[in-house]
Parts: sequence; structure tokens; C-alpha cells
Amino acid sequence: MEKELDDRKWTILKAIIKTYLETGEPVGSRTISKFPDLNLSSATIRNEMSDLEELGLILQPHTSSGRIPSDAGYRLYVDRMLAEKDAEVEKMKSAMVQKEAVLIERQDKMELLLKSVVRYLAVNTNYATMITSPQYHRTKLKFIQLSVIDEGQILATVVAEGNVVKNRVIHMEHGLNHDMVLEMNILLNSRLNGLTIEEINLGTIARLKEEAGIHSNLISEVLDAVADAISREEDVEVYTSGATNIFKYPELSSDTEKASGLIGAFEEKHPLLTLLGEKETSGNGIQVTIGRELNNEDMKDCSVVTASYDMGGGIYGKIGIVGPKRMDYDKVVGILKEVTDQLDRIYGKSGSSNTDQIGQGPGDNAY
Amino acid sequence: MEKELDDRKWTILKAIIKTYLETGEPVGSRTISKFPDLNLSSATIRNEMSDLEELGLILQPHTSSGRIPSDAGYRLYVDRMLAEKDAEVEKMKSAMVQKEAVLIERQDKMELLLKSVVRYLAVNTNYATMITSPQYHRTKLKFIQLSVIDEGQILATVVAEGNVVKNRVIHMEHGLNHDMVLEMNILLNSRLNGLTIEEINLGTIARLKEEAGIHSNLISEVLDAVADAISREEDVEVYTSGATNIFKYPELSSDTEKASGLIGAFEEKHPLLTLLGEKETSGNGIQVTIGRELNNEDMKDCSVVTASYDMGGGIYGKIGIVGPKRMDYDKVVGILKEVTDQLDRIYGKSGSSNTDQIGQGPGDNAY
DNA sequence: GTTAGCACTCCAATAAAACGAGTGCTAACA
DNA sequence: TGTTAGCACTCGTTTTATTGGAGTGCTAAC
Repeated sequence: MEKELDDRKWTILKAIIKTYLETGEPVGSRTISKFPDLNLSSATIRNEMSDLEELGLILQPHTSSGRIPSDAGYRLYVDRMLAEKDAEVEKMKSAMVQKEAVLIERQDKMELLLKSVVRYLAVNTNYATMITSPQYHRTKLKFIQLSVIDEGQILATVVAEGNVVKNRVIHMEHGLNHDMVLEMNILLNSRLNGLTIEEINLGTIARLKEEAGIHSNLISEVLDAVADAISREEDVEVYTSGATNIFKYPELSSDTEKASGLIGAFEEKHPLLTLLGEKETSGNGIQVTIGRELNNEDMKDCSVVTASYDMGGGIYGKIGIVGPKRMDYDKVVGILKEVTDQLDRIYGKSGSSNTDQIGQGPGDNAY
Repeated sequence: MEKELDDRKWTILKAIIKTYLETGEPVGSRTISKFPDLNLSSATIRNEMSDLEELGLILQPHTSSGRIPSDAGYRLYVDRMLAEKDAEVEKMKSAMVQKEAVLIERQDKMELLLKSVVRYLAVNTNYATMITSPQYHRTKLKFIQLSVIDEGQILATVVAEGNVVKNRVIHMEHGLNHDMVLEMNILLNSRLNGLTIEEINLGTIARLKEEAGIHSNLISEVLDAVADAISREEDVEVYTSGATNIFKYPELSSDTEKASGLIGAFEEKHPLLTLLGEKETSGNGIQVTIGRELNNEDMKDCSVVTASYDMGGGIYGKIGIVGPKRMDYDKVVGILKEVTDQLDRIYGKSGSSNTDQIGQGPGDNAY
């Protein structure tokens, strides 16, 4: 006969997981029997534990040791917790007061802001954290400015909504004069103005080239460079903080091999992006991925909590927090909610008041 | 009577250090007695070792274990090695052929170049490496371009020698019109053009403000922003790679505490800059700092080799390699020489041919 | 269905023993 | 006087044994 997860089993499972989150040690029946809301002897607990194990929610590291949660156990726990949180939020929404933004005073530069956020998270959670710079696919172009540096080189400055600025030096084969540059300026701005970066695709560029007619060759070069500057994928940066926090959790750091692999993963942009990007945003935008669900041998003992922030105008990015499987999901989800809310509020649609100075990114100063 | 370091002692010291560099284990007299250029019994070696210990060049981790080099021992070894290297280079200079630049094909972006260099070093040395983005104090200004974004905001684009580009959005209290901006453009360019960033100090700015007269208030704001954009210290970036290489050296990683501290140091910009900046460039520009010489408790078991690269036009930066005290100094110095030579040659004065696309840095794309 | 009791398991911590690389010293030798 | 063989001794490392204790599963009684 199939066992099933009744109320009492769920209470016991919660007790086991909560205790394990705190201690990191396998938890035994006696410990649970002392739990306030339960009033059962250790023997009874043992029987229930045996059932929970049969259900695949907990497991024994070795015969006759206490139990630890299995990935499935964590999963259940996290899902129920997230559901609860959502309900809570729903209920509070009406009564919500604009809290003072303690964490983030407006900062002039996106880069600094992101770095400060990621550090804030690392310090307050004691886990390893990361954040991507915003991606701008849906951002609208404000204007393009071409300036002559000298014969043979021109500087293209592209400004988009949110004062996102990109620069690119274009090296020309043929000489050029100011009039031609002026003409191109007008052409570019009249045709591209107001389009989103997504919309300025190869087709648009091709059409522009055709229209250009006479200086076709020359314009072609410029357009290619501008298109390139606008749409570069590799612009995405990932900032990390608190990678060394993993040393605080013996199950991650006692094995040097493992620790090295983990820290190594934090050095590389690509694996981090994979980690953040795999799952699409859904629901309230907070995702928890546990252990082997990550499909990453180095991280099989870790969990990752990801969230998205949305600054409006098509500017959005992702945040990730990496810790041991026994991370304090509750706290992490809470803090992430807080932070993304603040980001959304301060810079986002709702806030509306301001977008100046945003998006200066790694290049308020473009060396 | 004072013992002194005769030829034989030096040979033995070299043998000890070389062996220790390879193995990382204290080396005993018997091992050394088997050395090819030496033809002595272990007993004799023991006597000599005793003398070397008295001279402070080697030491015993505990009674009746083999010897390991002391900081002073390393120092002597490194200094003599560097001297030899210098002589070699001097001798080869005349016969020097322009080697093909295998390592570094011209890359469009400084940031990518630096990242690739620092990774190259990490992979090839197996140590942790870092490199600063260039600093531009002696760089000459090419031009400043102010553009109107909308009423209330203007974009200042500053271009310096080597096509170093910086952007800054300036938020204005008072409205402004195109004519005023045009006027300011002319004023700025006529006065600042050709000056180095060092020369555009507060004095120059103050004088400009005075001359401006009428729109003094408005110009003042713009000038402050431009001055700020030009001279920001915080622009210096540090790229690192291979931090996890330290896990390859048990003396650095066996103690979790220590490993954590070291990796942590690599997460922070500031300590790294301190590490790189403390010593001024001198001689051929390669510096070795050993153990406690670093004045950093976390790094007391490390050595750091630093070098400078000079791309001409006042654009220069630093490279640092961090490893255990028993790092392969010889190899590291060699590789560093190669890399800095290539950087100097490709972009530097001698190369002369080109400086385009340089210095796009973290902000060819200034978000 | 719950609980007390008890034998059993297995990890972790501690202690004891065996090992071995390397030294310092002494005495003999060229 | 410098070099070498020999030997007792030191001290960290590794191996093996011993013990302790937390926790289980099962049985029998309530």
C-alpha cells in the first residue's frame, strides 16, 4: 500500500529540514521528538521517519545515522514555502507602504549600483552572489552622433533610452570630410530614431544601405560598425561577490577539489550566465534550483536562487545566489524580493520620475 | 668567526632551492649529495647546510627534518637570477629579431586584450594573475564633444590620444539651447586641446571658469563634470585570472582559512592595487616580493612578481603574478618579459604604426 | 496507534604503535 | 684540515586498535 504525506508527516519533515538547515548535521528522532508542536516519543518519530524515507523525502547518509533531506525533500519544502510567500505578498499588496529605500541610494553609475547590490546580498546572506548587467534588447534609440577624430577615423556615439551610451571608433579606408559625416548623421538619425535595438536588425541596415546610393561603400562601413556597436551580445557583464562565503559551509569546502571547482566557476562569465539564464522567468520571478537539478557536477551540493529585476524600458537583468543545499531559502527569497522590488521601484516603470545617469555601466567612462 | 657564502655553498643553496621549488618538500642532505655537479657525501652536505642555516638562508621546519629556503634565501636566489637574466638580455639585444607576435593578435578592445593576457599568464604559469587597465595621466586630449540629449541633459564625450573615449551625462538645472552648447564646445576645445590629463588640473579649470564670464554658472557645471570624467581615479580596473590555481599548492590551500583569505583578496580591487602599486617601477621593471616582504598576513606564504607594460603616450599599467614562495621565478620572469615586450612592441612607441581602437576599454560600449 | 526497552551499527575521536626520513655527532681516513 | 662512514636519536606521519556515543530497528507491552 502506498504511504502518503499526511499532515503529521509534513510537520515532521519541516522540523527535520529546519533543524538540518541550521546545524548541517543529520538529525535524529530524539531531536525531533522534543519539537514544541509535536508531542510524540522518539520511537513514533522513528516510524514516521521510516515512512518519509520510503517516500524519498529524506535519507540516511549511512545505516543508523540521523536523516538529512533529499533533493526531493528540499524541493517540496521550497515549493510550499514559495507558495506561502506569494499568498502573503498578495495579501499585503493593498496595504503596502512605499518603504524608505535604505539599501540603494541613487547611484550615478549602473556599474557601481550593481556592484553594491551584489555585495549587499553577499554580506547579508553569507552566500555567493552574482548579478548580470542589464540587457537592452527592447531599449529605444535616442540618437547617434558621428564625430571626426582625424582623417581616417570617426567616432560613433550611440545613445539609447535610459541614457545608455555606447562608443565605437570606426576606421575608414577612404578619406572623409565633414559634410559627408554630417549627411550620414542626418540619415542615421532620421531612419533609426525611436526604434528598439531589437528592431534594428540586418534587414533595416540593408534597406538603409540601399537608400544611401552614392556613398554606399562608405556608409556601409559605418553602418556595420554602428550595428555592431548597438547589438553586441558580449556586452553582458556578470558581477560577483562573496565567492569565499562557500568556505563557511564545510560540506562545500572540506574537499579542496570541490571548493576549487566552485570558486573556479565564479571566475568565468560563461558558466554563470548559464546558471542564471537556463530557466525562463515565471511567476513572481524567483526560482530555486536544487542540487542535481543544476546539471552541473561541480555544483551538485549547491542550490541556486535566481531572480530578475526589471528597470523598465526593456532594461532587465538577473540575480543569482549560490549556497549549500541547506541554504536558508526563506531568508534568501525574502531578501531577493526586497532587493528586486527596490530596483524595480527606484528605476522601474512605477518610479517613472527618473532614468538619468542610468546605464553608464562599465562605460560612463569608455576608455 | 663569520661564515661566508663561498662558491660551493652557493651551489648547494641553489640545489636546495631548485629541488624545493619542484617538490615543495623539505630537502635532505642525501638528495643534494646526489646532485650531478656536486661530488660530496651527505655528511659533508650536512655540514654545509648547517653553515647555510647559520647564515639565515635556509631553515628547518622542525628538528631533524630537511631544509627549506628562508625568505632571505629566496631573496638571494631571485636577485642573482634577475641579474643573470639582465646580462643575457643585454647580450642578446643586438641580435634581437622581431619575433612573430603569436600570443596577441591585435584585438579591437583593450578590455578583451587585457583579459586574454591575464588568462594567458594564468594558464601558462599555473599561478594567480592580475593586470590593471591602463592609467592615462599623461595622455593628451584630442577633443571634447558636447551633445544635447534633451532639455536638461547633455552628453559629454571626451576623446584622448590612443582613442581613449569617456562619456558622461550631465544633468543641468537650467534649460539650455544649442548655441550655448556650441559655444562651450569651442571654448573647451580651444583651451584644453593637446593638454595631458595631468595638466588639466583644478587651476586650469578655475581659469576657464573665470574667462567664461557670462554663463559662468552653467559652464561651471559642465566643466566640473568634464573634469570629473577626465580624471576619475576609480576608472582603474583590475582583471584577474586563475585565482583557483592556488589550490594547486598545498602550502597555500591545505589550511582552509588561509585559502579563503587568499581567494578573498582576489575578489577585491583595492588590496590588489596595493599589491601592484606599492613598489615603483625600476630597472627592467620586474619586481619580486617575497613572503613577509609583502606586509600582508594573508599572503605571508606567497610571492608576487610584478611588471609594467607601457603602451606609449602615457598609457601604462601593471601586471602581477601571485604564487607560493616556491614559485618558479625563472619561468615567471621569462614569461612576463615576453608578454610586456609584446605589449610594448605592438602598441608601444616603437611600434608607432598604430594606436587605433586602443583604449576602448570597459567602455567601447558605454552602457 | 503509541511507547519503553534493548541489542546492534557505524562514525568519530583518542590513544598507541610502527615507520622512516633526516639530523647531529663522533671517530676514522686521506 | 677537509671529507666520510657509522650510529643513536628526533620527530612528524601513517597505521592500527580502542573506546564512546548517537541513532536506528525491532519487539513487546500499554
